[in-house]
This record gives sequence, structure tokens and C-alpha cells, in this order.
Amino acid sequence: MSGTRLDSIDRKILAELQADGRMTNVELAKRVGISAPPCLRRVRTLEDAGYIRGYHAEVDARELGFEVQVFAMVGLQSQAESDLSTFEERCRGWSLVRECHMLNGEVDFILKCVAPDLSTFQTFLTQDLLKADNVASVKTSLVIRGAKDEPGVPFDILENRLTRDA
Amino acid sequence: MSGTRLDSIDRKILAELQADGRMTNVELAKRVGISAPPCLRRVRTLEDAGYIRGYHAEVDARELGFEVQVFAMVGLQSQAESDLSTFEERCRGWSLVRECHMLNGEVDFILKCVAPDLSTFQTFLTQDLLKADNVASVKTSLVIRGAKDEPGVPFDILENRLTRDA
DNA sequence: TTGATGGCGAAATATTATTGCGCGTGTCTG
DNA sequence: CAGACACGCGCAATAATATTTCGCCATCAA
Repeated sequence: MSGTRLDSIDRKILAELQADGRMTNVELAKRVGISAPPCLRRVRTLEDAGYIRGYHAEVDARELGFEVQVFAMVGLQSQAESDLSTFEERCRGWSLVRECHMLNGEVDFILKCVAPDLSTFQTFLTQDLLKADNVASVKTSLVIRGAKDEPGVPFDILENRLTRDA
Repeated sequence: MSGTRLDSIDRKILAELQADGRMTNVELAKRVGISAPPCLRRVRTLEDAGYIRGYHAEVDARELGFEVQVFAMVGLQSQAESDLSTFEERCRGWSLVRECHMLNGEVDFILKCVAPDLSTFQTFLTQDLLKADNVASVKTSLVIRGAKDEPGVPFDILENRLTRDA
């Protein structure tokens, strides 16, 4: 399944679809240098193998009224596995929390949150996050502005590293 | 242009396309309860108005060999606007840096980085980031595991807040 | 050499996107 | 209060795209 290695065409496909997930299969085929049918087969294979997890429209949060973006560093009282996963489960249930990553170091978790305004976030912070079981400390930092926001894979590096094989 | 307010159908469209950016227009139309032609027109309008910035395949970084994910908190020596934007420009040029946000508080920037392995990241850290002009301090935290990663807009909250109008 | 395997591309078919047009609804205006 | 207008819908027709089918060629192993 995921044991199959990717060749340079597969990587091009992934790079193109990461950049434009709604590209037509004909267009994609043209760009990667093969015809449409095998191109579509490769895409399906990449999807099935889990290289492509899904497709998403990038929606402008600000235009929709989500003006505020906040990073929250969370420290827990207990780092027992069951307590960690309990907290993670909580995070998954909070709509304002868009990302939750467990970290090494002094802080246990970093959360990326969005909110329509500061008071909404403050309410969430005091009523939900700080009151959650096992939460010892929360330090928040407001995002003043974004300079770069391109989640995903740096395919330029991939090509350099793999020029040897395939 | 973006002065036009969205009705509940528009919001449904955005929510659906955020969840599945490759949904066919017929399927989308069915889900939001209108026929295909007006649905497509709405999508185009939303794109042109900037509500939809683009479409992207979600690629599994781990499968592609990017095992390491790191948050880096960066402090600068000077917070003069020109120095800030110089640093931001640098970040845009670094492939390993996928996100760069300016923060309030003690730290000036938070960077989300990916790398194939720890040594690649360490090389980047010491050779590039720490050597960059104006960088005063960098604290890094390795991501141990991800509990939630859904960049985007929490449409469930949007609906609750807007049930009044439209 | 020969048979099996895998991937390609041309052609045919099924889906989907897109355009053009007439209809109904709500609003503004005389 | 009627009529003109603007807006957005949906039907039907057309264009583009996706998807299947099938035969060909290269590679590899026996």
C-alpha cells in the first residue's frame, strides 16, 4: 500500500495538487507530462495510499468575521498518557481551537485558535480552556499579522533530496 | 465586491468546500439545496470576492519523509517596521518555514517548520535562522504528536452567530 | 527467447461544467 | 395600487471533462 515508492511524476502530481487542488485532470496531465488516463490513475492511487488526505477550499477567515488569531501555550498538571489524551479530546471538541500539537520542553501543548473578536476568545479562555481539568497554565499570544501561511510540504526540497533515486 | 453579505446558502457552500474542495458542483448543489447552475455562479462569485482563496490537496508530510515538525519562537533585536518586514521576507524564502506569524508579547514571531529529520532542522536552525540579521533569540519546540490539525473556519460557530440575520 | 507484469495512450462513453433563456418574487416608483 | 425593474432561480442545450476499455510497448525473470 504505502510501500510503493514515488517516482518523479508522482511527486509533481502531489506538488501541483497541493498548489491547486481543483486543477483539471487534463491540465494536470499536461503539466506532469503524461496523458490524462494514467494521470488520473496515479491520482487515485496516491489518494488510496494516503499520500493525499483530502482536498480543501482555503477560506478567508477574516472575510468571514474571524478577526482574531491566537496561539495558546498550555501546561498540564499531569503528563500521564491518559491525561494527555483526555486534554486532546477536549481540544477536538472546541471549535475555536483549530490546531493542537503536543510539544517537548516546558510547554505541553500549543493551540492555534481563531475567534470573531477578542472578547469571544477571552470568554473561551476563561470559561473553557482555563477551567478544563488538568490545565495548569496557559500563556496566550495574539497574532498581529501573518507573514507566511502555507501549510503543506516543501516540494522544492523533496526534489533536491531525491534526485539520486527514482 | 466584498461588500456583498453572505446568505446561509453561501455559508453552506463555503463549509462544504472547506471540508471537500473537490466536491462536484452537482453534489454541492444538492447539499446546499439549489440547482447546479446557480450553485456554480455562487461559487465563482465567492472566489472572485476573495472568500475562497484557493484549493489545495492535503498532502501527508510524514509519508513523504518529513518526519519532523518544529515550532520556533523568534525574538528580534529591533522591532522597527523595516526590520520586521525584512525578517518576514527571509521567512518566505525558507522552504522549511511553512508559517510565520508576528505575535504580541515577549516573542516577536512564531514559525512552524517541517524537516525530513532532526539534523536537517538543526542545520537550518544554526546555519540560516540563527545567523539571520537581527535575530536575537530562538526557542524551539519539537512537535511530539498532533492531536488536531484543521486550519480553516469553524462554520458551526458562524451559523450560531448569524442565525439572527439572513 | 519467452511469458508475465506494469504502465502508457487512443478511442469511446459517462459525468460534469457551463451557457442561454424564460419565469417568479420582491422592491421601488409613479 | 399597478407597473417597471432588478435579482436569482431552474430548465434545457452545449461544451468540457472524467472515466472506462482495450491494445501496445518496455522491462524483467526464468
